[in-house]
Parts: sequence; structure tokens; C-alpha cells
Amino acid sequence: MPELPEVETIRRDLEKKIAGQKIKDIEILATKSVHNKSAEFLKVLVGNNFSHIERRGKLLMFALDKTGKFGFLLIHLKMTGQLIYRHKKQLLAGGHSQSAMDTNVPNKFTRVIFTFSDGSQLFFNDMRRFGYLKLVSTEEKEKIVKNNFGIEPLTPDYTFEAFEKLFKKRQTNVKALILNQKLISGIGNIYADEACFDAGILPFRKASTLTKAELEKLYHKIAHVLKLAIKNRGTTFNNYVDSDGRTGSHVNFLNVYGRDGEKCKHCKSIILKVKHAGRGTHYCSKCQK
DNA sequence: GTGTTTGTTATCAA
DNA sequence: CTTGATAACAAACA
Repeated sequence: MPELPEVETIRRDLEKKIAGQKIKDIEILATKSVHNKSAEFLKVLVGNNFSHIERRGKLLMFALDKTGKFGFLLIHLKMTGQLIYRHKKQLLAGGHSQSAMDTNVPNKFTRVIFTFSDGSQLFFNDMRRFGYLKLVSTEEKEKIVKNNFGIEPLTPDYTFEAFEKLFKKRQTNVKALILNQKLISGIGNIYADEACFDAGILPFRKASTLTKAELEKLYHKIAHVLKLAIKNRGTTFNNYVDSDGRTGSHVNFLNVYGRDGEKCKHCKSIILKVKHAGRGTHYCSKCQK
């Protein structure tokens, strides 16, 4: 479940590896994963290269060096998408694999393979096929960013004033609000639960009932947990690995997510888990009010 | 066979 | 128009 910290980790690492590298070949193993016609996808990308990689929320945007009809390749990993990069030497050493947790590539969940002119390869794996690759024009990319993404945490746009405004008249609950990408981008189920715990706020609270002090705490804790998770190179709970196929270590720092039945690290109460708005929601009834 | 997992969109209601 | 709530999708695993 890659969220902002995981996607940002991939973005930073991958940009160093592939920026400016010429794409020599592309193999589409699952046409469903590519939201363009295969022939057009290949025609635009083979011989081209990515100049840099941008990110908005959980969406990666690979900037094309040669722009024509298309300026960007959008890649969304959704729940089980992976982007794994291998040098030629690593490829020769590796074998085939059939397991989702085994990051030998290619494996049965490999959907697209990019081959660069130095022989290195980038594998898009996606067990559940929710993720996608899509070529868009620069105008289309800007429109998508504008229409679908709210305040981006860890940027100057993330001000307390803008954050507070989101909560003022909203009747929805805190968790649904911070999960809404159109309001704040990049937070998923793990960091929503973690941020609520860190701020001492129950995720079920009505947004408009939060006091200024609570809002300030939540505002700071969201930024804090995202930054810390990036430092730890993401949370590997099920499927996430970085562009080297390595797991992130932030799972060891989680306070509530996946810890139902275990003791709260702060007060020793048992962490509870309920289904809320169709999502698993973890919390401590003593630490969160 | 059943329940569980979640990012996002579709759909419907108010 | 906006807001909110819920179902649906996909696929593997315990």
C-alpha cells in the first residue's frame, strides 16, 4: 500500500537511476495496466528518455525528454504496484520467482518491462492490477493535478491556515477527511490511523468539532509522521518494496496500524480495530479522544 | 467457500 | 453546484 512516503522514496531513488537514460525497448505483458494503445505507448517511449520524475500525492509523473503529443508518463501503484530497477549484472544473477513477496524479477506479477540502452531494466509489477501507466499531454497532466489533488504535505502549500479551513464546516469524520486526496494528498489508511493516534484524536470525530489546539496537533503530526516514514524508507506491511526491491523499516515505528490486540506503546491499553467507512481503523481508546 | 486487504472512482442521496 | 456515504473493483491469501 504505497502512500506518500513510499512513493516519494521510489521517486527519489528512481530519478537518480533512470534520468536521461535512453529507453531501448518496452515489453507490455498486461495491456490492462497500460492506459494507452500499446502501439502508441511503444512508439512514444522507445527512443525517448525521462528527464526527471515528479510526484503529487501518490501519483508519479515521469517527464518525457522528447515531448510531442505527450509530455508525461503517469504511474499509479494503487495497492500492490511496484517499480523495481535492476542493473544488467543483477539481472544475470537473479532467477525467476512466483511469489508476490519475492522481488526477483521478472515474476508472474510483472506487467511492463522497460529496457534501457545500458541493459538495465525497470519492472512494473502489480499483483492486483489496480495500478496503471498512462501517457498524457502536459496540459492534461496539469489538469489532473489541479482537479484531483488538494494540499500537498511537506511543501510550502501545507500551511496551518489552509489545513484549518478544510475542517471548519465539514460534517465528515476526521479520517475520511484526511484520506480525501482532493483535500489533502498522499495520506492512505496506514498514515491516517497513525496521524490520528499521534495527535490523540479519535478518527471518528466530526471534523468541525476539533478545537484549534487539536487541529494544530494533527497538522504537525501529519507532517511529522510522513517525514519520519520517508526517513525510514517507507512502511512494508504487505507488498511495498523500494526500487531496489528492499523493504522499508517504518513498520517498526507504527503505533496502531496492524497492532490490534497488542498493547498501546504509550498507555498499555489494547489497540482496537474496527471497520469504519469500509476501512480497517486502528486506535487506542485511552490515548485518543 | 469466506472474509480480508485498500486507492480510487462510480453512484446515489441530500 | 457541493458534500457525504457507500459499493464496487481487482486478486491473492489465511
